[in-house]
Amino acid sequence: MSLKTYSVLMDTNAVAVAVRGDLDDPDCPTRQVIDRIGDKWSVLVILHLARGELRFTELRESVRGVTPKVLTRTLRALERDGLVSRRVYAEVPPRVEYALTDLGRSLIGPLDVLRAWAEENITAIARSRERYDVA
Amino acid sequence: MSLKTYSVLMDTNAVAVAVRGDLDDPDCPTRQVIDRIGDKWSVLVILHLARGELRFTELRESVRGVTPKVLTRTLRALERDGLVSRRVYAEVPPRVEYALTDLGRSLIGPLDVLRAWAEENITAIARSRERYDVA
DNA sequence: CCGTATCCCCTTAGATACTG
DNA sequence: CAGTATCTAAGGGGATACGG
Repeated sequence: MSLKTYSVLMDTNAVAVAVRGDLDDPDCPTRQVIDRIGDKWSVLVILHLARGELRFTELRESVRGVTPKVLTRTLRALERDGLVSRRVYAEVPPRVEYALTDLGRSLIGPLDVLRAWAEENITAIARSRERYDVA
Repeated sequence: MSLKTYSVLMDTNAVAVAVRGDLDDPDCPTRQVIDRIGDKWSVLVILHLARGELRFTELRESVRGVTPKVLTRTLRALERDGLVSRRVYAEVPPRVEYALTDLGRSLIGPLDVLRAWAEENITAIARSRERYDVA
């Protein structure tokens, strides 16, 4: 098991300086990535595949609520970006295994940072929403 | 200047175990957060405000391409979630200052982790897309 | 200056049915 | 089993104009 550490400068100006400049470019990497994984199912699929290979139907059942059409589109997009691999076995009935690539696995860490932040702060957000909505 | 470190277990199983369980809940924190900052402008606004307070028109000009209606909606949503504060000064002409709250500032780190991943891997993604599209 | 009000488009996604 | 086809609905986002 490997432990990876993300070190982030929290100084506001430092972050700002690091971040500025290309942000207004529509092709800036951050915007592209947010655009891609910001949809409804991509992150969910990635985190489910973090457990290991899954077949189409297994994914459809474990990622609850997704329809086959949308799941297919999500998987194709992830495959196109090189985050997910798709292996078809010439059998009857057909078998298709989906798995994270190395690139896909490298996203788990950053997503987990976001997940940790979300879990730590979701109650604060919820309380803020209540306060806002009554007013 | 403070330095904050994010330590993430990269072992696939460990991450998976940590992540599973509530993911299928539509109200799971991670899904809620992705839903909120996954739109087109929120992350951009947050990172611009990381530099410091900005007025409405300043934001509109620095976040290029956003229309006033959409910017307003984005800011209202961020304010509702407690990530951004809105201060109105009773002056003529009116002055409204937007700034990150403590909660909002605490998001900069995680977003910066994502930004770093994006910049490190965007070329790999682009190459993957080309390979996929010719085939 | 700081927004609202309209109108329109387009994408995303859900429901349902069907096929190699 | 692993998808595709078709239809529809919802809303996010853009353009433009106007108001306190």
